[in-house]
Amino acid sequence: MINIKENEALSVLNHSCAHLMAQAIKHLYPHAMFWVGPVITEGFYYDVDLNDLVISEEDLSKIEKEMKKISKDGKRITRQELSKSEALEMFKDDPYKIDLINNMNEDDVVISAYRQGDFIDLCRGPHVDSVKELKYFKLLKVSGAYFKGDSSNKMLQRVYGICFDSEEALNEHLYLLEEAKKRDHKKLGRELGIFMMNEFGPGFPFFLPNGMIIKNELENFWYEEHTKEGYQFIKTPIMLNQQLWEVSGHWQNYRENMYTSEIDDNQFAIKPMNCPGALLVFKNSLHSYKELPLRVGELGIVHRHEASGALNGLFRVRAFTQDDAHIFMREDQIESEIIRLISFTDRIYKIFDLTYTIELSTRPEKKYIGDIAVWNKAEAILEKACEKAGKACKINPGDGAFYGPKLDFHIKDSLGRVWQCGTIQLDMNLPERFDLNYIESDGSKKRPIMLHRVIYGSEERFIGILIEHYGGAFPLWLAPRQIVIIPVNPELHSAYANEVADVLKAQNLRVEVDDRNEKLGYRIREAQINKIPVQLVIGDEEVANQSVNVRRYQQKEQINCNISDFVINITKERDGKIK
RNA sequence: GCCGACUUAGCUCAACCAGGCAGAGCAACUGAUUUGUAAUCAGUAGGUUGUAGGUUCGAUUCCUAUAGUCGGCACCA
Repeated sequence: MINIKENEALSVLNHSCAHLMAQAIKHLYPHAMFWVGPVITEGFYYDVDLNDLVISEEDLSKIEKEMKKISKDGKRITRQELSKSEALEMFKDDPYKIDLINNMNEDDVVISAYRQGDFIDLCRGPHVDSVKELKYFKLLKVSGAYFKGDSSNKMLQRVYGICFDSEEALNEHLYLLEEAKKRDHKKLGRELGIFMMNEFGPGFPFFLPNGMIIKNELENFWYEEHTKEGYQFIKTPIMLNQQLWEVSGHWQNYRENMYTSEIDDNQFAIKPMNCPGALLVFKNSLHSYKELPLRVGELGIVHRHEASGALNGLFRVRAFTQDDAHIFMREDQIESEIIRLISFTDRIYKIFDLTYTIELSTRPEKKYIGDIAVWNKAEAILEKACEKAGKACKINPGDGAFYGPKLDFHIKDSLGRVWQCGTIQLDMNLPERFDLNYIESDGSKKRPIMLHRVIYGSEERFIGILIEHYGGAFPLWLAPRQIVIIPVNPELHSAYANEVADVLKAQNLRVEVDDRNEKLGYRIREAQINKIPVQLVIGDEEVANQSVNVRRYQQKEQINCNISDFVINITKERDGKIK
């Protein structure tokens, strides 16, 4: 899908279209006042204050109509330069514009505004020459948006739209939006029996048998790969005493989002993170400098009371499994460990054919703990590690956690949305709070460096992303239903079909025989709808030759294959995790 | 949490605007058909219209509340 923001010509077009929309809204709602109307990846929006009046989706066509009318009228868009006092005078009745003008950079002695017919708005520009050029647009949705993005402020109405330079491009975009809807993991999750939601547990997904196969495959793969990387594994309790959360600081910071329960007069909390458990495990025994780095993994289920409006299928849930690990190490091991982690993460994402970008989030301006010198050093190490691992990394200033800087891995899903999955976080807080020590070579006690990291992030969300990424057509190793055998005539060919099934089941392949009394075409269609990657058709010819006729999902041609060759190829595909 | 929309059979949707017997396709089930690469035919069953109130002779339809879902906003240790 096209990124409007990255295309200069389309950016200008969309920005001008935002003004055109504002003009149309002003015509229809004369009391409307406007905040800002920027270009975004998928078009533009404008924040409007209509004072209790509501624009609903149904009104969008009305606004579009007015926009077309203005566009046809073909007024020129002209730039006008104003001094601050002129600007304040011109917009004296509009508190939003006054706010904008007063907050403008001191250097901006000249304030520019753009006029088109009866509409004028403050704007840096540039714009297209005439509203005539704005022809191929579509208003997409309306929503509320807080003034200045602050939830304590008034809520304005945000109207979204998109504009192109040709009708074909617009139609193409709208078509892609429709196509993307078909991949929605909520839709496919239901159709393919992967997961369900129920109103008795909002935000708490139920995994269905097919979903459990995917989840288990992901976990098995995770354990295998982490074992190769020298990880050990633990499982810590779901629920722990409140005092522990006070030590970790979660009670003070996230109490509102934690689920609690009283047990024998003591307050307990369900874990929102796995780290305190891992720290208790570390403290359970003495550690020598020789054991470090100690890599401790845990597929841990955490619960967080997310705001009701934030819930979204598997993408945002209230209970999820983190593929967590905590690494305890000496200071001299940080860089090599992080380089190792970056390439490890890269290796995992490559298996899924997922593209990603890395961001380095640095020390927050105010809310941080520890020494600035230590922060600077830690940030430099992370950046250098990225460089040495050969990965570009974008700096995200001030976006680090209060306890340390982090590297975030951002994965792009099929709708172009970006999800932070992997993260590598240095923690300068918890080792101190929990008084962690290891014994140095000279016998002295030393504080280890601690690192949190995840690769999938949340298994639930990762599965959601994979469903959309593959459009439900999983590679063989992940496919809940791998092979269906279809005897042409169930009465004549079922015996041989079952024989073949037994051979494949012996290889731990997930096989089923569809011997229902339905036409072959019907059963093929069912297999296709269920996105079963391998369909084996068996009839007289196959029985005679002791072969199978292999039909693949999304591949019309079939090939004939003897059974032993088929077994070799198919297990190779599965075990190689070939796409 | 905030703004808006939505909620009818397992699924996708109709009837709602303007109150008057809740309907279709797919799926399910039964029977016939014995099948060569995306839908064989016929029949049967399936509903307290999310929930709780209200208005009305009468509510799927109008009103109120509430829950859930979706699209955004805010949040995301």
